[in-house]
Parts: sequence; structure tokens; C-alpha cells
Amino acid sequence: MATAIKSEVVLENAMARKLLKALSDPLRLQIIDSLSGGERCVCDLINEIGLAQSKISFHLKVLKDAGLITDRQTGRWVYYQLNIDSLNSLQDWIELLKESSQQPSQACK
Amino acid sequence: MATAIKSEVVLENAMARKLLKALSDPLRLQIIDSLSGGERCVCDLINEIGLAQSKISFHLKVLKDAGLITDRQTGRWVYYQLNIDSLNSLQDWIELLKESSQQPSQACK
DNA sequence: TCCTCATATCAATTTATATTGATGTATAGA
DNA sequence: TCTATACATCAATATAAATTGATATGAGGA
Repeated sequence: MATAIKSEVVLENAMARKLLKALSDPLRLQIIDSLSGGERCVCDLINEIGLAQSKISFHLKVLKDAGLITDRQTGRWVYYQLNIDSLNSLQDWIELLKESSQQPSQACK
Repeated sequence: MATAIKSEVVLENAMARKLLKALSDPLRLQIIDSLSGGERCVCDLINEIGLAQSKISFHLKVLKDAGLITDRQTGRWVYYQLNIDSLNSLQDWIELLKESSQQPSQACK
């Protein structure tokens, strides 16, 4: 089993769920899209996305708690960056799900 | 761009989000796990998971609306099956996200 | 030290999602 | 046609998550 593992760590379901849920919000996806263009400070994200600062901060926290992004402080600015590893892990998790479903069907009753 | 597409259809973000959200629930993941063992009728799922029928039905609907599972009726029974294509599409969607983030960082300020 | 700026956090509210128990619908068999 | 079974749906409630506006924290510069 588990032939297609690309990243070191296999996600537990609980962590996978956190990742999935974090990704399943439109605003957070906007943030992720912004960050896919490279590291950004919060002020940039606020300008780009054009929404309340507390809102952005809240969603950054959700993303960070899920492990999708990392942060780094320099002076007054906090820079956020996409964590590609987390996306790899998620792909692997899905891969495992697919592999475990390569089994023959069972008849009902 | 988009070099690693395995499945025909590229998910729009809205549909990807629906998929991600559908997967991000513990009970629905249990259902998915059960279905990864092959096609099952609702009665089997109820027995396996041991929860209220209306609850299972509700979550099956969420999974079906997201495109993660398909159903098929035979007599009084309704059989549900994992839709592997949806998992492939989700993997591809993640792949695109990764590819779009292979760009150089932009300095803040 | 005082002020300002960048960001985080908090409490109150709103909105979305899940649960529960009951009822509805369709099918099969008596 | 009557009854039982399998499943879906609904209305009410409970729970979880997001939004808002305000306040807190901590760094840098005057």
C-alpha cells in the first residue's frame, strides 16, 4: 500500500480535515491565490483583497493553524508564505484514499 | 502552464471548494472510507457507522451534491459509490495551485 | 518617553452547518 | 389492497464558523 507517497509525512485524517476545511472558504482561497504569487505582508494582502484587517487576520490564522502557510516577522511587518509541503501532503492523502478504494465491490444484502 | 493534468475537467474554484468542504467533515469522511471498500447501500452504511438514518442521508446528499459519490437505485435499496474522478480532479486542482506558486517572491513595500 | 503604524485578539452578533425526531414516498411482498 | 421496509425530506433546534467594530500588543521612529 501507499506506493505514491511523495512527501515524508502521511497526514492523519484529522489534520487532513483541517487542511480541507481551511481551503474550502472563498476568502481564504483568495489569500492562497495571492500568496501563490510569492511571500506577502499582511498590509499587501489587505490592499489586494480590499477587506477589513481583522477579517484577513482571522483567516490567516485559520490557514496557519492548518499548516497551509507560514509566517515570519521583520520589524513591524509579518510576511506570510504558502507552505507547498502541506499541498503535497494533501495530494498524498487523496492518493491513499484512491488506492484504498481499488478494491472489489461488495454486494448489499 | 498546467502540465500535470490527469483528468479531463479542470475544476473551477467554486466546485473545488464544494469538494473540499464535503471532505472536511468527520462523519462524511467515515462514509467515504466505507465507500472506499466498494459500493454500499444506505442500510449497510447505517449499520457500519451506527448513526441515525436521517443523519447519514443528509451527509450522503452533501457528498453527492459535491460530486464525490454517485447513487443508483435497485428496488428499495439505494447504492452509493465513490466517484474516483472527483478525487482526481481535486488532485489536479491542487497541482495547479502548486504550479502557480512556482513564481519568484515579491518584496513587501 | 511618546506617538504611530502593522498586526493580533476579543466580545457581540450574524450566518452557515449539523442534529434530532417526525413525516413523506416509493417499492416489495403478503 | 394492506403492511413493512428503505430511504429522503422537513421543521425545529443546537452547534460551529464568520463578520464587525473595538481594543490590545509590540516595533520603530521622533
